[in-house]
Amino acid sequence: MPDDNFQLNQFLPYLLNQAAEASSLEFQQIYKDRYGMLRTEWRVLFHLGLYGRMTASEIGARANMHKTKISRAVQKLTERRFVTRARDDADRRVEHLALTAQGQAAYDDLHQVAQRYDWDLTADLNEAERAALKKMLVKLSGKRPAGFT
Amino acid sequence: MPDDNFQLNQFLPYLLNQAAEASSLEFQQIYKDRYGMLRTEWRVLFHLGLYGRMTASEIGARANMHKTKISRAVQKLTERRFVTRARDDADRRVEHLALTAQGQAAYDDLHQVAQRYDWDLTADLNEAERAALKKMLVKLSGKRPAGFT
DNA sequence: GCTTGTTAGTTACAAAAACAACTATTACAA
DNA sequence: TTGTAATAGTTGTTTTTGTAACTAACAAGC
Repeated sequence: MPDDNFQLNQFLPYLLNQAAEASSLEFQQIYKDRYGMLRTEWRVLFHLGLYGRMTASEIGARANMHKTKISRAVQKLTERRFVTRARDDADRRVEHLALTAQGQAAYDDLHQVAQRYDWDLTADLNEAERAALKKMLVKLSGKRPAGFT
Repeated sequence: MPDDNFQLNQFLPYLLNQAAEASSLEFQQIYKDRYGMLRTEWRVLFHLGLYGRMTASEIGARANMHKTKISRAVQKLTERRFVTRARDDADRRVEHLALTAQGQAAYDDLHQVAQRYDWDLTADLNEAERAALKKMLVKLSGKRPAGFT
């Protein structure tokens, strides 16, 4: 049953927000300072870097990002020559997005930073704990509590 | 050492954000629908409900919220008669904030919902896991990874 | 062929957040 | 005192986000 002396830092959505904000801060600073990117732009960059050529919709589906966010992020990224767009021959509504050499370089750099950063964040956890934490978070990411629609 | 095949859903800040967003969605809908509140307003309400009379700065310190956010949240909450402000006699810069009866009622209601909601979110964890998760999140909330300043 | 509906992506406008500059009050030191 | 710095909170302006309406291209039924 629910805990009777409820506190704000026992409320998962609140806790997750706090942890997310705190843990993003320094990383955010890095991609902002080095490449002038916003969170949306960083995310698009990483999706292209990790999964290769994709369309905006595919990124949206994977990242749970609204298409307008992606549209604007892609616009900025193409303006700054990190990303190229190519119309699909068969279906001309579709655009295939891919990293330029410059985009790839930025991705490689930030990828390294992220990896190291992630490691440092969880430095005091052992392998099992780290894995357990991430697994729970993945589960929570896809979940809606029952009975609250 | 850092994991070599890095994926986006192994990057903690990203994961935390996804989990936070997903897990907040339905709850957000509730306080928005029932009381027309924003996240900032909900947070102020909960701080007052949980810890009693406080000043804006105290809330800011606890919640890691910028003072302008709080100022505007308090303004809305007083307009809607959820909160009252009272100048401090000794130091007239300071305002003491407190819930009205109506504010208390809203808090009581949402508090119940939150408790239940939180429980449902973690329904498939046992007590130990639930506690471990929250403990890790609290730790992450206060933490900045070393070497990234 | 022509409707009607759907999908990919963009654009325009409104809501919210971030950031900087401001007022009012207190503290404190010369 | 009085001048300088600090603190509590507000206001104004710029960015970013959210939402809805839009264009263009395709699909399917008739």
